[in-house]
Amino acid sequence: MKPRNTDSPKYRQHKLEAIRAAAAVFAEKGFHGATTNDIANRLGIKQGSLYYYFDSKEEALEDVCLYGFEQYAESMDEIARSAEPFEAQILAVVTNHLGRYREKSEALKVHNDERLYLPPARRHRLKELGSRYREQLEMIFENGKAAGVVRAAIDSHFAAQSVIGMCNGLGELIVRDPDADVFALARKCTDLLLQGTAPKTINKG
Amino acid sequence: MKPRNTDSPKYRQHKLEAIRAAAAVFAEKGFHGATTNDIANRLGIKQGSLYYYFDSKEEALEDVCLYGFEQYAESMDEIARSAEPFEAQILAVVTNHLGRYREKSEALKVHNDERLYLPPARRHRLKELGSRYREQLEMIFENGKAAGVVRAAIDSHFAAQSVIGMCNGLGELIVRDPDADVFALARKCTDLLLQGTAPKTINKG
DNA sequence: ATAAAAATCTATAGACCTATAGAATTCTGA
DNA sequence: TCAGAATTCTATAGGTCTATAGATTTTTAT
Repeated sequence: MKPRNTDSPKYRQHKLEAIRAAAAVFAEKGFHGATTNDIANRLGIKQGSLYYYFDSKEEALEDVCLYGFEQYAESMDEIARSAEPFEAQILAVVTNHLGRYREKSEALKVHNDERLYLPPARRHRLKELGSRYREQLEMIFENGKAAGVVRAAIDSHFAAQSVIGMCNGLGELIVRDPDADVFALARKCTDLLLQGTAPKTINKG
Repeated sequence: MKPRNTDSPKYRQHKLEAIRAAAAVFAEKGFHGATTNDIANRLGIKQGSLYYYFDSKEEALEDVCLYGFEQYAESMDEIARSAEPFEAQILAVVTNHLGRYREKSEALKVHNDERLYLPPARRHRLKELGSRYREQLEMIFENGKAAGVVRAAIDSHFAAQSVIGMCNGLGELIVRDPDADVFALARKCTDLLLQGTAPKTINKG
């Protein structure tokens, strides 16, 4: 019935377009609010034809979430592996996080907001990716502590979660305002994280 | 057909229970994933009877969001009005924000994740509350700058959005782990915000 | 140019869901 | 205890949605 050659370049290309269409629709209407017809329309095909690319609506959501998060997680790999100093790594993480909100906000938004509607079996790989992301961020903080550029009192797990939340909060700001300067935001964000709001106590010697 | 005396204490009490049931169901399944039948079941009444309390499913969502956010916004009013020093105000804001995630996580989660599915007309009041919340937080930062306990380089608008995002990120952590110590988290969060991750530069005189 | 493969279409079964109408039941105060 | 008000129930109209089956068109390779 559906003798799809999922390895052919053409199929992969069309599937990618299908995933992007689904991302746009899910992002706008939410998983349950969107219909397979909405997705098909955006692709320019009929509702039934969509099932040539996805076995179910749920699978479409899974594909969108993975698409949204995978490249993202890979960037973190690179950053964590790099020999850059702590400050540069944090700036890179924040810039990467915020930048993605601009580039492919849809798939990432779907990942952030809708992935919980996937049944556990389908969420498995996503969880792995998410955990790895946070662990690598934690490791950056740990290395910073070892290098003496991060206070010993900082809880790395907590700090990593804070950074992720902060970036997601600023992501909303970016989505809301198309003119927002992502790099300026990333710099401010890094500054706030590293230096805090309080003025430096200067011991005039 | 529905001669509801919406002012009677009994009606108000039952309506509150209905809102809480709706909050629990929306939080678990999302607005579109939840059915009026789910909500009615949780209340122990039949699906059709639910319409004694809500004119529509959409109105139920609106009520849940308002319920989730209203008290919350009021606490911010109090904090912003108080004459506490900057540090105490931030700690109060964070504690309040995180604390609500524990107490009534459901309605607040629904507000955070589902309010965008409301049509603009129904979202109006929520937007007002949200703006006021952020503005008051901004004002706290502005006052901090005036008092010299916040660096002049800090952008208050940005900082307020960061705090909100950070708290929401930590909120997930609280929801995930029922044993998390909210007050400890709030303290760590405030410390990170005020002092940053970097060690104090100490000029040994 | 032609046959096989790939991609899309049409049509529909089979669920499921919201909202309403009117009947039935339970509560309340005199 | 009884009448009216309040609350819940039953039943269903009317709509929408997913997923499938098989026909049809388009593409590809020889």
